[in-house]
Amino acid sequence: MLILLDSHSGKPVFRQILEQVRFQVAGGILKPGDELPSTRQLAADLDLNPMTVSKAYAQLEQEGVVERRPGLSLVVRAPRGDELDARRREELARVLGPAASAARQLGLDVDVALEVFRQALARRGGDDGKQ
Amino acid sequence: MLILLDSHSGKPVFRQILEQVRFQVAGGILKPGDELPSTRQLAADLDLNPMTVSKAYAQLEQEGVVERRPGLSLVVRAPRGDELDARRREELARVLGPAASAARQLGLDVDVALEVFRQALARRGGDDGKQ
DNA sequence: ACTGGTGTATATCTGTAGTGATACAGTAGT
DNA sequence: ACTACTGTATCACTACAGATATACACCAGT
Repeated sequence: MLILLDSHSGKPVFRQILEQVRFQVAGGILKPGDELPSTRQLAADLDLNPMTVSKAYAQLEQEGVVERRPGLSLVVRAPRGDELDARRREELARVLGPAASAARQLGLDVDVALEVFRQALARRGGDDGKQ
Repeated sequence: MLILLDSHSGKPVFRQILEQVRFQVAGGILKPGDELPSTRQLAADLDLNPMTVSKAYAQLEQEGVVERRPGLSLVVRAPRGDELDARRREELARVLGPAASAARQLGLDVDVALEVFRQALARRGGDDGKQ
């Protein structure tokens, strides 16, 4: 599993892990049944304290993205059917929420906002979603 | 001018002021030419330190929502035609860029993405983008 | 010049989110 | 039982954002 930490992104590390795993699962990069590295393993790789990883993992489990097997490491949970698509929407909505409230505060019309988003979707660019 | 502070909303006070003024201007409750109360005045009303208000006002001025007259208090700025609207779109596009690439990476259809955004716009709530 | 307004630069205090060190508990394999 | 893993509860540390206290500079009216 590949996790890239951007140390000067301002985002807390555990959240970066959280989001990247969530995103990779939603996007199909991590498939149901795939194992996640142990907390200590990932912590060592990223040069972090295991607790930091543990907190991210704990929340992932709580969200149902990942499942705990008895004595073993975490595995990506198999979503049933439409659940995967729902999760993708959810993931997108998460990123879109701030934009929506920004649009409201700017007093922009719904149609205008949608049009701006349509253009953004059409525009192909290297921005990978991390501010 | 009416500002309501929600002390247990978790949002910092200066941001609440900022957003409410921005919103009232965008929504036409505050019209171009309207005066804002002085920093000390508003601070007294809300039982705050003037500096807190000052910081909100400073950012409002920087955003061009409000204008400083020589020796007097702040007044709501008259938007110059489409220039302001263009700036708003630009601002929104900036926030929307990452979301667009996220949608692409998640493999979501353009129509689905737009629908998700429409829902986000409809959903009323104080999410201001700080997770 | 004096008084009562205005705004804010600077430095300081404080609450808290994020991180880490430590120690404890469980499981698998030998 | 022992070893080598696993995860995490608890507490302590740190850094930073937000709020404040203080002090200064400006302007208008008398």
